[in-house]
Amino acid sequence: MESLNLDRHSVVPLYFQIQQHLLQDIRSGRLKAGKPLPSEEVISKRLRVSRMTARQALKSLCSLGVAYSQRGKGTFVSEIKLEKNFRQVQSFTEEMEARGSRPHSKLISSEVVPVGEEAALALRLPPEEKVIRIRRVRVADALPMGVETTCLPQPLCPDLLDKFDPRTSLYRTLSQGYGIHIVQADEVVEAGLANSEEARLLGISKGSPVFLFTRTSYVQGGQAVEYVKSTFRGDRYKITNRLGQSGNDNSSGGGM
Amino acid sequence: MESLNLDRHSVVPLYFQIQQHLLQDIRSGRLKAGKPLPSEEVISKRLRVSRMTARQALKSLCSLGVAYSQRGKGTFVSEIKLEKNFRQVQSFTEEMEARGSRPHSKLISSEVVPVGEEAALALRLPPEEKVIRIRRVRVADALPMGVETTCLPQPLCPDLLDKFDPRTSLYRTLSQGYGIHIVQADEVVEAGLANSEEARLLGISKGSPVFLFTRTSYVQGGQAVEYVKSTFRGDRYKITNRLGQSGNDNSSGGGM
DNA sequence: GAGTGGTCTAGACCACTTT
DNA sequence: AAGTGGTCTAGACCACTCG
Repeated sequence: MESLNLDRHSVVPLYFQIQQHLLQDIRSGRLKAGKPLPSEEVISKRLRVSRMTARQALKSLCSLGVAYSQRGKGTFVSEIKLEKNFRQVQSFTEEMEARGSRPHSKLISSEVVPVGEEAALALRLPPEEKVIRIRRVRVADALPMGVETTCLPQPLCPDLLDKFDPRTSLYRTLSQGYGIHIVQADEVVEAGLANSEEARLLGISKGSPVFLFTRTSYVQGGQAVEYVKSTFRGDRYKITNRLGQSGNDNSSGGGM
Repeated sequence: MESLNLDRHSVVPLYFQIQQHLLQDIRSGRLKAGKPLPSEEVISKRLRVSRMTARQALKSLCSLGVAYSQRGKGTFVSEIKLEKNFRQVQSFTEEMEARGSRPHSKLISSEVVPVGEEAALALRLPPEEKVIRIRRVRVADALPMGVETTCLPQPLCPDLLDKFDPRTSLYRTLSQGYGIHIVQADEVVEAGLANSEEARLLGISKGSPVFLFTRTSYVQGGQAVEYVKSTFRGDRYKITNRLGQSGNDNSSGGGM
């Protein structure tokens, strides 16, 4: 903390530089769970930033879930470790890599088809529009985890099926090949039962418990670019979530 | 918005009064999904508050998940209707009331029992400790939604079973009767099948899809005070979640 | 009383989007 | 060019916690 040199002309906001530095102190164990972080006042004076900026750095740590504030007492390092995040947009590939698993995928089908009613609504496309539909079995460490059907508006990435190796990360291809960066998504989770096809593909019995995910993903600016329905094994998949206190301001994050 | 009279001497923060007023406009439909909220500038001038205060009101709506901001464009009403929040610590009662449903509960059993292995681990109790165990069927608008088993360390609230009406909110009793304010929780969600007892209590068939929730709740400071396992109907319960990009600042929330 | 976070002000400059 | 949100400053008063 004493050794932090802020770059006042960087495009990186000051509060973010401070947040990152504190995060490193926490990860490295220099700041231990339950111990107080430097107060707003201290950060403000030591780094010669306004108190509001120091405050923003601390609050951003609170919304990450790695710290919590107590009025009149201070801001403390959170007891719980999880930094992985049910709140972060992540592809299956990113998620599994973050957990230390080796992800890959088996292609079931990939084709250009008319957008269905459901996907048209989610993607806000006219009903005559075409979408690229990719169905894959998602695999982690050689174990089948789920079946996923992705729909993308065809005009957005017309030659995707030529460029994309379906065993790899779709999000990476979209980002690197088309400049499409997914920054937000809405996800609905339901509990259901595997149908015969899903059971066969996943190597489980028909009627086994599964999670049903429905996700609509957006780029900066709010345009919907992806509609995904997936079925994941209930015996191999868990969602974990960190809940924070009530709702005027920040909150925190969990993982799986 | 024009008619809003701020009480500048209230203990209720200005930004919170503004937030509540905007929330009403959204709920009532005066502000529709996808439409812009008043800008920071406009709120600031119209209500004669500083821009930072107007901004805080808008950002608090974003972290509730009912709005989202776009740099250079504005702040818009979120498409998602449900304001309830998968990120907020909320009791079943609070959750249902926020959705406009009438919650109540049917008591199955309440007793003082030795803490089990699982709960001992979660609550960090020695294995010989006793816990108060309360089993209830959770009901919303006369429809059974789930079965819930709550364990609380007995020393924390020794006379709870005398004081607590199990048809009401446990969180409110803990807060008002014992000064126990739950501010954080870790929750695990799994997909499963109803067993015979659950099926009977919930009026569904054995083997129907259900959500299994396991929650450990904490007070300020990190002490675990509650361990809950619950089974909720897959046909009546959904989780919705808004995922944001990585983690500098605020994010938003979904519901069910 | 000293230290802390919570709220608030009245400005400022910037990057971005739209017209 | 005008409007928007994102960041930042340098103050201020308050309520709360703790010694």
